[in-house]
Amino acid sequence: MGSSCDHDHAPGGLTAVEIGRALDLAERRCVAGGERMTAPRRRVLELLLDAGEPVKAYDLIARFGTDGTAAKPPTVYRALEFLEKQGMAHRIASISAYVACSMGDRAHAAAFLICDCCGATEEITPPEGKALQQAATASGYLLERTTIEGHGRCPACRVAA
Amino acid sequence: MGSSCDHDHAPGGLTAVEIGRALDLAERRCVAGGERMTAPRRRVLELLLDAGEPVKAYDLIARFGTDGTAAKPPTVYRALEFLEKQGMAHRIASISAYVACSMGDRAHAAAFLICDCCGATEEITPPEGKALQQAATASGYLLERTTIEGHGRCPACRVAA
DNA sequence: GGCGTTAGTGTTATGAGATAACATCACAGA
DNA sequence: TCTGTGATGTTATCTCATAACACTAACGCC
Repeated sequence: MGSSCDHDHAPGGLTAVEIGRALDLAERRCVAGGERMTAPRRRVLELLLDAGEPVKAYDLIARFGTDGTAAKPPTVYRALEFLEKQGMAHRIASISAYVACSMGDRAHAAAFLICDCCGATEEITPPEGKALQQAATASGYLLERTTIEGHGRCPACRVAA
Repeated sequence: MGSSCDHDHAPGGLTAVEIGRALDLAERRCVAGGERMTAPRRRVLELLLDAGEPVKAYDLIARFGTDGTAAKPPTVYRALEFLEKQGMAHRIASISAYVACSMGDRAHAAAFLICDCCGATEEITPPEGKALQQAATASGYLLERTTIEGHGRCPACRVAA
């Protein structure tokens, strides 16, 4: 995702060293959990980490090959599904995009603040783990997963726009 | 949307009389706000009210014509956009579906409990109007709209499954 | 080591969701 | 009546996601 506004933004991604470390950590977590960090999974996670912001699935597909060739859609969607299940990536439903998890722990509920101006996101701990759960209980629902996304303007874009 | 499980569910929609009343009320609200409740807008709202549960856009497109003919996609998407702006319908991002608003008031933030078993939804007042707003403020974000959706099982499906 | 089982990948094709662009129409106000 | 604005009709296209099936790699077991 990129900017849709006219002012400058800081680049989002991690350094190559940080990405390498994150990939190694992810791999160790997979092994520890009896899962396999295969080449396509690793590659998709690498692309997400490198972007440092939400990325559209078809952008991942286009960037997949290190030689500039694209992947086939199922390759990337399957990797995303796996990464989501491991809690290493998240889908942001309101913009149909995917982002690397910025929290350390395993599969967990996530929530996001999304800047509609520059596309930056911030992953936060779901502030209503409690409130939404209470509302569900009050209505008799058994809650299994949540989608919590706040749209607006990030600090930089509030000032710049 | 329909059931994806194997037990029975109660039908969701309103009676014809209730739908008529809701449409008239919507029309009056439009006029009062200087907006026009045109035929396609009214028809889409009618379909949403009749369904009483989230409906996919292409289901609305298919059901649009009273004689069984389909609409063109932009016809329905434009009507949905209008209804959303008026607060008369909502998009549920996590399932790409649309639902008639069950609250009386004008444009407002909404949140949903969604049953993954039978497709039923319950619109609730966003329980984190506060919590999410606080998290946004803490991160320096200016919040403009929210997507809050809880998935799980409704009371009926908890028992039945 | 050989063998079967299972998870993962590659590939083709297609289904599902949404919008751009432009022509035409309807209505309110000057 | 003229004119501008908002709404609709229509065509085409774009984006997002998955079904189905063949093939391959890894793991456990004897």
